[in-house]
Formats: sequence, C-alpha cells, structure tokens
Amino acid sequence: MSQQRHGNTPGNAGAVPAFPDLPEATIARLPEYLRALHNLAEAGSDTISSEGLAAAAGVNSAKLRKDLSHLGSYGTRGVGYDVTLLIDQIEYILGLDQRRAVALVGVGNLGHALAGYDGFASRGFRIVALFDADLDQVGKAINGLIVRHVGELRRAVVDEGITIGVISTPPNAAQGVADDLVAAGVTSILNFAPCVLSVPAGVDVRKVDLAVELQILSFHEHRKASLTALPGGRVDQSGNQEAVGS
Amino acid sequence: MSQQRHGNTPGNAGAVPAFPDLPEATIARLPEYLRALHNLAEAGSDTISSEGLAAAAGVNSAKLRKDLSHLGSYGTRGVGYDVTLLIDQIEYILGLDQRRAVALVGVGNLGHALAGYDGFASRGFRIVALFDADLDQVGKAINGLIVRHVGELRRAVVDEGITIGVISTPPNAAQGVADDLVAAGVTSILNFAPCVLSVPAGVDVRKVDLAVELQILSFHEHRKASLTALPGGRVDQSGNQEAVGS
DNA sequence: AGGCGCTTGTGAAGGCGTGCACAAATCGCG
DNA sequence: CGCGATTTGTGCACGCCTTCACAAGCGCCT
Ligand SMILES: NC(=O)c1ccc[n+]([C@@H]2O[C@H](COP(=O)([O-])OP(=O)(O)OC[C@H]3O[C@@H](n4cnc5c(N)ncnc54)[C@H](O)[C@@H]3O)[C@@H](O)[C@H]2O)c1
Ligand SMILES: NC(=O)c1ccc[n+]([C@@H]2O[C@H](COP(=O)([O-])OP(=O)(O)OC[C@H]3O[C@@H](n4cnc5c(N)ncnc54)[C@H](O)[C@@H]3O)[C@@H](O)[C@H]2O)c1
Repeated sequence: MSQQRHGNTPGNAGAVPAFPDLPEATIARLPEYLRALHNLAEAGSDTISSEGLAAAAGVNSAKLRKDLSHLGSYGTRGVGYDVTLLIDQIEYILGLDQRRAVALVGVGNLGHALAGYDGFASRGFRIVALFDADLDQVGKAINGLIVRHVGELRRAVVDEGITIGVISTPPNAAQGVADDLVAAGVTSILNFAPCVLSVPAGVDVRKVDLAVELQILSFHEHRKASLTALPGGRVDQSGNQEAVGS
Repeated sequence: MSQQRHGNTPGNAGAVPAFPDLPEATIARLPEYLRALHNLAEAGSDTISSEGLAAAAGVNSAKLRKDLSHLGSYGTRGVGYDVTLLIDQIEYILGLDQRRAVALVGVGNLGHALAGYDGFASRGFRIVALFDADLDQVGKAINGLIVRHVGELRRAVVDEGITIGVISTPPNAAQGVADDLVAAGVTSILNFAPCVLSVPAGVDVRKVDLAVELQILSFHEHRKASLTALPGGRVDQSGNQEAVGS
C-alpha cells in the first residue's frame, strides 16, 4: 500500500522520461499479467506474490519477475506486488490509461462479431467507427454504431482521434483498406485477413490468422500420432499451455 | 519424385516414418509459406525462388531456406522450389493430407462467425460439430450444421473422429469445456476465451486473445507517441514487426 | 565440354529469451 | 533488537533463433 517511491506513475503526466526499452517477448506477456491482476483485484487481493501471479498468468515465476523488473521495482521483498499499483503501472506502459479509439473495417461475418463484442471496452478500447464497402451494410446499426461507407474513413479517423484500425475484409481487399487506413493517419493495424500487408515504416501490423493456429495444432496432432508408443512422455507447448498438477 | 521420407534421424527404429524434429518457430511459419504457395500455384507458377517465396510470405529469405531445409532438400539450386511438390511436403508435415475434424463449443457472437466461415475448408479443416449449453441455441442450424447440446460432446467426438476442439464460450465456462473436450478424447484445443486453461500433458492448447493483440499495438502507439515521428520507406510485414528507424 | 550466372543449403556468429540459483531486502515476532 | 521466514531482483549460463556469407550444385549458353 504505502510505497516508497515510484518514478513515473500515470498521475505524473508531465515529461515522459526515456521510454523503457522492453523486450518484445515481455510486452506480449504484459496483457496476460494485466488480465490476471484484474481477476485478483476483483477477488479482493491486495497483494500477490510472483509465484501466485505467475500461476494465474500461466508462466514461470522467474520469467514474470524478470518481466516486471523491466518496468521498475514495484514489488516488496517478503511481501509481493501491490495489485492495484501493478495494474496502474502495466496499463500506463501499455498506453491504456487513455481509452484508445478503434476503427473496424469490413462488417461481415467476423466483423459483425467483433463489433458486437463488449469485452474490448473493459480492456482499454472503444470501437468508435464501423466501415464497409457494401452499400447494403452501410446504414445498419450494430451495437449502437452506424456502419459507414469506407469513403468516410479518412474524415472519421481524424475527427475521432482513431489510431488503431482493424481489418476484417476479404484478403483481396485488405491491402487497399490498409493503404486507406494509413493515409488517414492510423499507425497500428490488426489484420484478420490471411494475407501479407505492406505498410510504411512506423506503422505496426499484427496479424491474426485462425487457420494458421489450427494448422499448428494439426502439426502437433500429426506428431503425436506418429509417436503411438507413449511412455509417459511430456509434451511442450508453444504459446500457452499447462500441464495439470494435482 | 514421389515423396520420400528423409532418414537422418539417429536411433530411428521401426517402420513408422521418422518425424522430423522441427523448431517451433519454423512450424509457426510453415502455414504462412503454405498460403503463399497456394497463391503462387493459382497464379500459375511452377517454381519459386526462396527470395520470391520469402517476399510473398513476408519473411527473410535466409530464414525461409533454413526452415525448408529442415524438411529436407526439396529445392533445385539455380532454379528454386517446385511449387506443387513443396505444397505437398508442407501439407504432409502439417498433417493436412487428412482433412481434420473440428468441434466448436460455444455458438455465440464469435462462435457463430467461426461456424459460418468457409475459409477453413480450403485450409485443411472441417467443422463437423457445434455445441452450446444454451437450450435456445440447441437445434438451430448454422451453415448446414445443427447445434447440439454439450452433453452429446463425448459421443460426437468419438463417433466423428474429432481431434481438435475450439472454445468460444465465456471465460468462466472455458475450463469446464476444456475438461469435457479432453475427457472425450480431444488432444488439441484452440481457446478464444481470455483465460488460462489447465490441461493434462499431451494436450496442446493455443490461445487467441484479440484484446491482447490490441494491447500490444497500444503499447507501440504509446511508445511511438513518446518519440518524434519520423518518415521512412515501405516495409513488408513479418511476424512481429516494428518499423522505426533513426 | 566448359564456363557462367543463378540459387540452394549450411556453417558460424551474434542476439535474444529462459530459467536457475542466490544475495539482498523486508516483515513479523519473540 | 535481532533473527528467521519469505519473496524480490538479477547475474549467469545455456539453448534457440536469426542473419550473414559463401561454397556447392544446377541449368543454360556458347
Ligand atoms: N469469419 C471467420 O470466422 C473468419 C475466420 C478466420 C479468418 N477470417 C477472415 O476475416 C476476413 C473477414 O471474414 P468474413 O467471414 O467476415 O467475410 P465476409 O465476406 O462475411 O465479410 C467481409 C466484409 O468486408 C466487406 N468489404 C469487402 N471489401 C471491402 C472494402 N474494400 N472495404 C470495406 N469493406 C469491404 C464486405 O462488404 C463484407 O461485409 C476474411 O479475410 C476472412 O478470411 C474470418
Ligand atoms: N465476440 C468477439 O468478437 C470476441 C472477441 C474476443 C474474444 N471473445 C471471447 O470469445 C468468447 C465468446 O465470445 P462471444 O462474444 O461469442 O460470447 P457470447 O456470450 O455471445 O457466446 C458465448 C456462447 O457460449 C455458450 N456457452 C456458455 N457456457 C457454455 C458451456 N458451458 N458450454 C457450452 N456453451 C456454453 C453460450 O450459450 C453462448 O452461446 C468469450 O470468451 C469472449 O471473451 C469474443
């Protein structure tokens, strides 16, 4: 609770010091820690040990401590980490203290599900604009938002301070949409279309390809099937997996 | 030039073809290569150089060559790779020569979109069964499939040879569903619920958390905002990219 | 046949990430 | 006030992954 000193809290919105140079692998895990911390906070925990938080996030405790150490020293030896303080710190680092405005392009099968998902709001994001090229879709309301035509994209991005764009169009339209988003000023793109996007330097793209995930699982199925002799072998995972203990 | 097993695995005994011991990072890229190869095949290419395929897949050419070298020598120096041969090889390694049966549990907002997606079929998968706990959903037809009650899960998994399960239920139900899937005999799970799953050894779990993807993008937004904007040329996409140069 | 240009396959080097193991720090208690 | 229990923060070693650079191999042209 009462803490000694912490350099740059969200409250300290003055001069941003040198941005901590976090390893990419650490950044990818921070959201998971954050989710676990929110669960703990709801459960009423004030503090949590690295061991406990690591278990909740499904990672090694040493890895977790090293990750958090990159943010600074926010733990107390012999006690653990202050849950709310850590939440604030991670949210600050992730830039979630300001709720980010997101535009979604392609309100089809998948886009519809994304637009109707209320789970983003609690994770720091607001989908503020929906776009589609299909005039039959334009004008429809989803979750209180009106689908607009892609032609209005640029103005909306500027007017509403949108920095993140989500692409859920067919792959052959994705590059064009990406170009439009970038031209409008978007500097981060989450792409659901199974294709490679080309963007200028300074623009970040992340891709989610569900078929790829299934194919990776398929590989492991194939591998497991070719090892019919099962002598109590242990199996590793790549992203997230856990072996049951007791 | 029919497919041949390459036998450089030491201590290999038995008639089962030796399964190559691929690096996990390589496995994660094979699906991307496969997609690029299918595009090339449709475009009429017979052969492709590592440089060309690398560009199509958004990776470094040296990395691609090393990845493919793990499968064996399927390229021809001075020429490149035979597109169809490579497709067959990668599909074999990924276990896609048999179309895998997939069960989807949780036919809500997201599950509905997944069930209605026809893109999985062309990537080696068949969604053969849909399940939900909500009796209002049970009995409905989606894309020609009837939604069944989760109680029928075990029998369906056995009867239809399902090895992969997709979880798109709310997070608080996900662990229970995972337990049911494992009990039924599923050995691979793709989890869309934002929570950590605990499964026995030998079961693979991959997690897709869309909010995490957005949060990672948010971090980079935050980082970019704390630096000076700088111009740059075009860059192509890769797994994890950040395109900022000085 | 021989040479030349092109491309693969790979050895080697460097960087990054992971996990162990332990010193340092803090708390509670007698 | 000191001591033991507990937990953080981190130095270090190791293994994986990436990238470079180049020899070996292949086809084509003369
Ligand atoms: N539905 C899924 O579960 C799923 C799963 C994995 C991947 N994907 C991928 O996600 C993307 C969307 O899938 P979907 O099933 O929603 O497809 P969809 O065809 O249902 O929807 C695509 C939408 O994009 C719109 N669109 C097309 N061109 C556009 C443009 N230039 N600008 C703006 N909007 C445009 C269309 O009007 C349509 O509404 C595809 O690339 C697909 O491969 C979908
Ligand atoms: N919709 C999205 O775009 C989106 C985005 C990111 C993450 N997610 C995650 O995906 C999951 C599903 O999201 P959603 O929006 O489709 O939710 P939803 O509430 O619309 O659908 C959940 C479905 O699961 C069913 N269900 C509940 N308990 C079940 C059980 N024990 N067994 C079988 N079925 C059960 C419900 O009846 C419902 O049909 C959630 O965990 C959500 O956090 C969704």
